[in-house]
Amino acid sequence: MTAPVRRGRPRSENADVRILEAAHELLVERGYDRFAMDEVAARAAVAKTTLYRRWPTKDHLLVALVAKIQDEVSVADTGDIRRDLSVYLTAVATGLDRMRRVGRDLTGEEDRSAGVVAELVAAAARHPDVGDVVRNLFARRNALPLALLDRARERGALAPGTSSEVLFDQLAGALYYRLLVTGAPIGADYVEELVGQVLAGTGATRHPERT
Amino acid sequence: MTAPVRRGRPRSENADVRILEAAHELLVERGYDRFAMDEVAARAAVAKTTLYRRWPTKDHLLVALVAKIQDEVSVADTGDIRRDLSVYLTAVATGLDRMRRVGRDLTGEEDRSAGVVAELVAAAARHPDVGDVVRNLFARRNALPLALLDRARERGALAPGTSSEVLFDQLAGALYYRLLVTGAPIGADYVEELVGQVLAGTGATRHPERT
Amino acid sequence: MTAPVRRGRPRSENADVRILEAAHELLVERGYDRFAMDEVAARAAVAKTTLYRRWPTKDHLLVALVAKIQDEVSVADTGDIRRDLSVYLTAVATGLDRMRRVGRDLTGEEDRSAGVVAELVAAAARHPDVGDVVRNLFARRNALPLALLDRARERGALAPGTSSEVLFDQLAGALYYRLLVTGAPIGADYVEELVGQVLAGTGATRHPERT
Amino acid sequence: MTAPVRRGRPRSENADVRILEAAHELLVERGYDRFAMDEVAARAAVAKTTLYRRWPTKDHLLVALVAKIQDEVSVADTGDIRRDLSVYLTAVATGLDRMRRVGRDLTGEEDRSAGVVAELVAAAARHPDVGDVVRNLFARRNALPLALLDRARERGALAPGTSSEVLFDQLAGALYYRLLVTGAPIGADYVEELVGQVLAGTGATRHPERT
DNA sequence: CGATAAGCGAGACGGTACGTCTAGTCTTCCG
DNA sequence: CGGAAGACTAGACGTACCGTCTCGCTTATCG
Repeated sequence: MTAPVRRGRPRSENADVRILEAAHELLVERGYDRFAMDEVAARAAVAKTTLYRRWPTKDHLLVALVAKIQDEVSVADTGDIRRDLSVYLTAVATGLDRMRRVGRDLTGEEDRSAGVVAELVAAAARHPDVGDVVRNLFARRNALPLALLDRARERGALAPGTSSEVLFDQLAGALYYRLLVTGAPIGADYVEELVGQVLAGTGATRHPERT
Repeated sequence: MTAPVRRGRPRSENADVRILEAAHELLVERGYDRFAMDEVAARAAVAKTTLYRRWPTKDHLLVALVAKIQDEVSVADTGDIRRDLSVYLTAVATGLDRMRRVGRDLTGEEDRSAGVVAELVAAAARHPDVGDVVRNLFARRNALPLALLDRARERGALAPGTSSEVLFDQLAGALYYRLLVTGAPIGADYVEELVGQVLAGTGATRHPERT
Repeated sequence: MTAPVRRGRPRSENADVRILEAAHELLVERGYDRFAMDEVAARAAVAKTTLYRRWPTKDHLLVALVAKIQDEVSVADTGDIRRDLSVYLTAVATGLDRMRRVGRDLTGEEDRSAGVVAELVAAAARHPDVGDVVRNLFARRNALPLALLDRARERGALAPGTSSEVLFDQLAGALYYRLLVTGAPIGADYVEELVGQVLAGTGATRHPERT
Repeated sequence: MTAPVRRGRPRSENADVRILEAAHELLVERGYDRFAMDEVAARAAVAKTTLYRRWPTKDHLLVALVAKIQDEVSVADTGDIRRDLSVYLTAVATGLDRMRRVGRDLTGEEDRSAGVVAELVAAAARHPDVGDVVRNLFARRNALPLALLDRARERGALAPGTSSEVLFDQLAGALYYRLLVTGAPIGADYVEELVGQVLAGTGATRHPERT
């Protein structure tokens, strides 16, 4: 296995940085649809060629950008599965809400639309490879909470037959469903109620077990 | 309360029909993104103004179209809440999958993307008023299954503290989450498992109560 | 030959007036090209049908309008052909300049373009019948100055072989040429010089003959 | 004085040629008003953007086109000013008549309208910058005959006080006036009479001076 | 050290849809 | 039948963006 010999002028890392910064700025300012590649190039002081050498499509660039800027949601395992899930989901909900606001000036709650998240979902639907990226992204992102659920089941905090995947779908799905489809609000109390109801039948005690 | 006096030439219902038919046809043939207003007009033998008088935007037209063509999913109330939900959700999943395939030639399972559904969600995110339409649509659509859950709780098949809304979010959310985000398959067995796990903690007996 | 029997509701003369007023207003405000029939109808509180029942075309309406609003240029016959022509042509030039300014906000002399006159000429070129109207209009309008020239020739103030038509073409033509084509200014001094030079070879004395 | 550094992809000269050819063809076929930018693009196998990058408006394109295709009218200086002018003006009249016929199928003399020329004049009236182009065009075009007149005056064939500009206005003006306004015919005899009458008072002898 | 390869900035290009505008016609109901 | 209202057909317009291409130039590594 030989080292991949690089010839010619190497790609400017500086360009990458400037592009992503410009793109980020522009996405925040304008939102997904009024985001224009021409303007990213102009702002980053970069040729469009340079953009397209890196990302074959506006959708690709934006997915990459979002993948980069979305914060790692940390998962704490305190042994209290109910609390851990609440904390985790609240963090996710907060992140989604921040995404939702990107590119629009929302003062009140008047606009309940899903914003960038919805556009990314559509982008994933348009290009199979973007879809792959998104799915990978979520697979990685969800690995931690899934492991958390697995450990809870192992120590008996969840009923043995419970599927972590399905359980997680119930939780995350509810959030995304509200965000993308019904537009219903996702407050702290909703998360609480959701977690409570989901855990109700899984053998989780109302008060945390001690390890 | 005076009758709303209509003046001028009334809108041609014929045009509405022809437009929606043409749009439907075109959506199925091409999918959301390669769907062109010009061609709808041409196929419907209608001027573009007539289109835009009715729907201010391609997105508006398409949402209206989908709202119209999506079939009523019927809800049966047999008294067996588990089975009723399974049947209902399976029907929903089938409908979603049909939507997903619209406008693309999917032979195998190679493409796991969400298709039209994702685009509609994005359209709803782009225009506040389209968002309203979509949310109304789902509110109406979900009224029946929510009532089903309410009745189940009343007759003791669900724990008294259970929220129908939250429960429904868990169920529908899981489906949409898989469709739009993770791309995981949504088969009959998945629905079965999902319903089982959701109902597990709600006091639903494994075998149906008789009324 | 029976009288033409009129049946049904007679045409509203009121409408004619209101339409022409609205059209005039709009023409002055906007100029020929941004003049829209819809808006005339709206301002005149008249149906478009009513407009088109009277004038088959925007061009027809506007030509009729201009024919109506353009002031009669009076022709005085003092016996001093040179002065009479100067006075007449100055009046024409003033009228043309007012037309030129219609529909634009000209503060300085920056814009030398021909405005409405040019558009009317184009309108006449587009529809044969509009052309006829325009030509008739000018035939009537030019009858008086032509008669003036005829009388001058008869009394010996112009050389016998001089053609009034050609002479008039030289005079009026110069004005329109400057207005429509070269954009050169048409001041009082220009008119003076023009008349002087045109009359130079026709036997007109520099000082007026007495009758 | 540094060389003007050219950056980016140069404009395709080929495109220019193809566009102008297509436009010419289309203008001849259809005339000014049924001339469509979309079709020019299609025929030239060029994107509409390419059109609009060069000419911001249909009017701009057409004026440029006409400026290009209108043939240089040559000016001979034989020493016989009367004949030289007749020849020149006859050529101009012929050119105008050809323009007048562009885009319409004129068999007889039924249609006396000015056609393309009128439309160009109107275009010049609509956009100040188009007006500039047209005026420049005529300034250049008229330089030669004006010089001819100047030389004639210098050698005494015209009275010393005669203004070449005014004289030329009389001649050219008469032609354009007939073409654009009165629609009167412009035959060889008319030109002859016009030139004769214009030169009558300027000291031009009926038979040419020898140099 | 020169050849070769690739990256880069600039900006034109093909393609394509969008939504707008205006003209002139048609349809309805009311006087 | 005239009129008001307003929908309708027709079709061009100019704009916006995407993603590609073509220049001339720069920056690397290879031979």
